[in-house]
Amino acid sequence: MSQKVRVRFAPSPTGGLHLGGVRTVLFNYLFAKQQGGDFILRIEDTDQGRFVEGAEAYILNTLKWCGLEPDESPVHGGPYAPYRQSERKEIYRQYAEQLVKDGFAYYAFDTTADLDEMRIKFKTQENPSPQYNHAIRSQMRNSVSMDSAEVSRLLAEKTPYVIRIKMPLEETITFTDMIRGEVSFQSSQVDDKVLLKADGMPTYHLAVVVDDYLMKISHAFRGEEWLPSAPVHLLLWKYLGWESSMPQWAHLPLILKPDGNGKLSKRDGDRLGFPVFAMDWTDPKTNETTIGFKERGFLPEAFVNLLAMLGWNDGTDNEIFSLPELLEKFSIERVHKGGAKFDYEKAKWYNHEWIKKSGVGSLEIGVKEVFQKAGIQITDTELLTKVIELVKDRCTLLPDFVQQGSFFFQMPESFDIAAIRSKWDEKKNMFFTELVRAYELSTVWEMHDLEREFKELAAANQLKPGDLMLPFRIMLVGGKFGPGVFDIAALLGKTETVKRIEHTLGLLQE
RNA sequence: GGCCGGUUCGUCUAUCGGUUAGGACAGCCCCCUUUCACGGGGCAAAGACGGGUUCGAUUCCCGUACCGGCUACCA
Repeated sequence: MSQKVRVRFAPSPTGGLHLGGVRTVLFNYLFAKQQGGDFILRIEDTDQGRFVEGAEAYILNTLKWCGLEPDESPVHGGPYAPYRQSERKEIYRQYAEQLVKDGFAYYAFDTTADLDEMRIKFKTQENPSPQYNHAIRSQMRNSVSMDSAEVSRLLAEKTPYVIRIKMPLEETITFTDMIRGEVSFQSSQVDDKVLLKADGMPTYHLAVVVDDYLMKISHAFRGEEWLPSAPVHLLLWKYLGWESSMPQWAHLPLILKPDGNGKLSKRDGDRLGFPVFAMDWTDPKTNETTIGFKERGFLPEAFVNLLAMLGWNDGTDNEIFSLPELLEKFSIERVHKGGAKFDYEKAKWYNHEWIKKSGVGSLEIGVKEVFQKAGIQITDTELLTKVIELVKDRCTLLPDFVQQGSFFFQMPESFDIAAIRSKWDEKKNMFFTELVRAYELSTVWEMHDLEREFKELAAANQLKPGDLMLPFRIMLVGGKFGPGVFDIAALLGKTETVKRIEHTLGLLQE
């Protein structure tokens, strides 16, 4: 029986697509593609019954940026459409009803107030959060505790109800997780989870099982936080009579807060000053925008790389992997069991490595964008190419290119005159005046010649080149940064170099 | 509280019972560079604890501790 590998990711857009989500997609994708299978994107596009505007496009855009395009999705379509949960609503009810009919689930008419009351009533020191389970269901208003006439009457009166799974009393539920090995649960410890809500929408528990079955999913990867509800899903596969086609499970380790403990959340990013979303995410409810890795100036290659290393490695010292390399090297067996704390410094290191590694061509678009955002229009593409080549090794994030290279495209907005004024004297003034004259006479405008002329002239004036470098740098770029001074002068060209020396000489006269 | 999962330098991790426990990030020092970086070299830094099994345990088993997840008509 060789069934085609089909893995799926079914994000909820409630909180944007964060690191953990994209990593799940990445591992799904790698596994599927390695097996020659398909990666399916299904979208839980509802937030407690409400459609989340823009969420779908956002998720698709993110995956596109990362290079992880699905084979089937709400926009790509596919043989098992629709791929949007809100459009599949009608499908779920029949299965929930079937479960009731077969005695594996029941109607529950309890109101929110009833549930609150129950939780207060049964709350004890030893049991701070009582569950709606085998012990309690007989005391609640449901089709197990009430006689059938009463149930029929309530149903006929259109009393709101939910459908809950009826967990068996004493049963050991065991399954093999691809990452963790054998995991087992006692059914008595699991509560009667709601499968179908009063508004007719399924909960994740029902939807994921029904959809995975209908879409012929062969492998299901999700975060470790789902492990406790695995027994519910396992039982559902069994009760629905689909046990033989149940997917293989893999529960991925969590991505944790860098400081303290706990799952990484959006709040941590805000608090510690780093992104947790792949791309800018605007919360539709609060209209607040949270910055993404893309907008912070990360390369998608670096982002994918760092995500892959958060929970996996190939057993060697290699830490830099491109998507094609990951496709070749990735193995689910080497995915870690334990959660990993996210380290933003290390994340930036990956980006730096990728900027250094990337060719000028692949950097060009991103760099241009970053300049544009800073209000600098690039018209001279040839110059841009040279600038990127010259400064890329010193850029960690894309916006660093602005700091490192904006002065090639426009006159610096300010000159740090204060840094040189205290040591400025007539001799230096003379030197630079002569330098202008010498440079104007230059026939070749090349880095080494410029440096040689500069040093010869310094010697002639009995000045140490070291004392002249900083002033020269500030004249050209405005401050104490940028590549080698003569590299800058060479690239700037004769006219501009001379112009800037004369301009600052003027400023120093004031 | 219960259930489930996890535990190697500060952080991410390597190790398929025998290693001076390796690498990377961060930190510190030196070199290179007459800026800042890049680069090169170096230092410091780890097997939670207690029992087994074994000639030998970081590695296998049990217990404890600690951390995390779940415990919603959220996913």
